[in-house]
Amino acid sequence: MPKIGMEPLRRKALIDATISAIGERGSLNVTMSEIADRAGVSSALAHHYFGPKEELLLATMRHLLADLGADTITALNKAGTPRERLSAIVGVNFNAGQFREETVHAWLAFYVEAQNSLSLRRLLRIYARRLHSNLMSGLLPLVSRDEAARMAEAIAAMIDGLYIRRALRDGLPNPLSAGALVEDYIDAKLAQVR
Amino acid sequence: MPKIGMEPLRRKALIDATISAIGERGSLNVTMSEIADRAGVSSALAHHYFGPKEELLLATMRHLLADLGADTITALNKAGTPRERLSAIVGVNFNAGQFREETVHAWLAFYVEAQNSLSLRRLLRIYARRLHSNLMSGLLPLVSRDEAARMAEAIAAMIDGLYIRRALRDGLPNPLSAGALVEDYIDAKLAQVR
DNA sequence: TTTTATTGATTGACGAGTCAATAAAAAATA
DNA sequence: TATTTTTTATTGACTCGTCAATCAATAAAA
Repeated sequence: MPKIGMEPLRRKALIDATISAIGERGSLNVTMSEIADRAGVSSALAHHYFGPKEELLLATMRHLLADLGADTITALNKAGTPRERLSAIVGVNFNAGQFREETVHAWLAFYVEAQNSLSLRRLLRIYARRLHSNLMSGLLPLVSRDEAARMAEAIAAMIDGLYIRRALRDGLPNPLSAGALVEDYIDAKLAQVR
Repeated sequence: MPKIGMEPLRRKALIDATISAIGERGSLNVTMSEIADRAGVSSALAHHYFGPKEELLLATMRHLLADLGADTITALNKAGTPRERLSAIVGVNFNAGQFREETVHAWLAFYVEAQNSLSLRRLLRIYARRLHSNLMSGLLPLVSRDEAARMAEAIAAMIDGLYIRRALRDGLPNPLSAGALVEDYIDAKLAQVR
């Protein structure tokens, strides 16, 4: 009963299934069969559309990255002042969509896998650079170039760290709001530098 | 040519080999044979001393944790003031021994694996709690309880984030000194709160 | 002779990737 | 319009490799 034009649907379903499978297992240790099952197709079909497993993982990572990018653009467009730009960036990273447990797990898993995969590392580099330059666009009007670079690095690290901690949530006493912590850092620094 | 009393030596060698193998691969995707090879023994011997693979990984994690704990105690003993305690804690996490690339890779890999392993998760929780309480011991004399909790959480997140970024070092423009970023945060907050 | 150290060989499971076969839609041809 | 052909969708069955874990066998020390 093959219906025509299934390819885009299947690709999307497989990528979604990949995210949810990784989110549940908590690591990239998911089999093609498991992913295919979740998408309601055979593993052979997954290979048919994506070839080797790494291609599917890459496509999934690209999807995550594109989502984050789109959210960021939307948020930045609503921001007027530089300070608002900073809040917009922080907000995007901790909004309900991005900070979902399965998404967070997927990011973390990809970070580790990037150690073995050049293409994955490249993708993450793009993300890191984009975040950095977005942060700089908000910071440069407010502080010196040196200070901006330092703050951008610190904010990025804090975001990554909060993602990790979210993934391991049960180790943390009181789950203070993650975004507020970053905002608090920004305020403290801006007050200090004047 | 069996010499007696090899057990402790072999255990140590296998744990060291595990750290270096994970550090090189960048993930827990290392085989028992690979680890055993590095330790100069057969994989059968590794199983003989540690049983299933997870036991070896747990022992390795415990070793890392014990190292960090010992370093922390030493550093804290040299610290007089609360502010010095904070610097001591930060310093330990970024000193040459702990911030070695292979160690950082191992930590990151274990974080991900913790998603699948209850015992591993338990170990990481111990680490998180210890870090938190150490930070609080430095912060409480300086700021309110609420503020201390917030700062402890932020500092811990920053440390975790800087570890991630160190593991993916090639994505980052200028590798500012990681410890200095955390110190800078602490200074800014203490200045703000007065 | 019992205990400790050690390994080569083997087993068994699991999982990625391939392939030939099936079937329906679409296009081409008669 | 009726048919043949090509393209797209789909899977079950199979291959091949890898790897954790076991075990029986060997040998030296106690």
